[in-house]
Amino acid sequence: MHSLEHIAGELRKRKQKLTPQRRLIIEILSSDRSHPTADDVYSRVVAVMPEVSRTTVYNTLRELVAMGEIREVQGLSESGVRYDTYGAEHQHFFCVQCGVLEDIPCSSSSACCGQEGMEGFTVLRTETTMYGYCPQCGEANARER
Amino acid sequence: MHSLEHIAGELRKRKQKLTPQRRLIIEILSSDRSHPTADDVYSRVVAVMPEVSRTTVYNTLRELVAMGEIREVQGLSESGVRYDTYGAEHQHFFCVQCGVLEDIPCSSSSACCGQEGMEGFTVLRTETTMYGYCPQCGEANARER
DNA sequence: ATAACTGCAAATGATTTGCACAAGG
DNA sequence: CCTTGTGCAAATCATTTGCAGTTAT
Repeated sequence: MHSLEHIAGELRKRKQKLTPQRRLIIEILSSDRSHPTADDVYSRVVAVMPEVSRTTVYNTLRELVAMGEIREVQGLSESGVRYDTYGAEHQHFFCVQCGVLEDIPCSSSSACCGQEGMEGFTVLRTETTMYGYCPQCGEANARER
Repeated sequence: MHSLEHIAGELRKRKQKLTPQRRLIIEILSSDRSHPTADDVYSRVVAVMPEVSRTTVYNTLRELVAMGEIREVQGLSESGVRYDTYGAEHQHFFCVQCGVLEDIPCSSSSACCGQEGMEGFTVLRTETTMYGYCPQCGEANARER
């Protein structure tokens, strides 16, 4: 996602306000690459501004998605949607053991972006998620045996 | 997914029963490549056996997922998880206009399965979904302009 | 000033669960 | 028989919504 200043400008263009709540949520998100759930964000927000409501967190997340600043990642957590704050095009690696979700830059993997054989279809974007064991869990499993 | 006979055998192994409800749900699913939601399946079931409950449909879908006969596809429908009945390894194409979800055999596209640059990770499987316009919607859009 | 925002409480909606009765093997 | 399955109603839980009071611009 972009810097707070950039997002502040975007909000202004849209006649939306930069409230203290929104500023805090944006600040928290921009230093969070862990793909938090709405409730994870809420917890971090409340630790600083205890009176903020879940509604405001949900509202702000929804707006940031609409602005294209963050993306939803579905189907990886029992406890709701996770949010992706990484700007560049990338894929995901999800560890089925510890639940960590890693951003994999396209250049790091060949699983990206090809679309031969798709005649007739207009492909706007491709999302790829790889499932398996992250290095830490893989090593831990090897040690156990 | 496998044939009714095969699944019946698997159920037997697991000491599970082949009830009329399950038989009907399996029959409906095996001829459905539309990636229906639980409620879509329920509607089709009720049209034949009006007394079947949603609970039974949900239970059976969950069991079939556990058996590896069908797969959940998340994040494509506002109205819940969709179910994938296609056995072979494949990718998905989702039409952002009409909501159709097409199975794309791996051999039809190069967006599949590569995993160079993933040293340290153990990749068990890769899921790729392409988003865009299906041929029908693409043509309809072209005609409008 | 005033349109946008916040926070509360209630609503929503997909899915799950508890439980008494039914039925497949 | 007796274990597993069914169907109902109630519970769950993430997310949304209605609304009255608040605030950024």
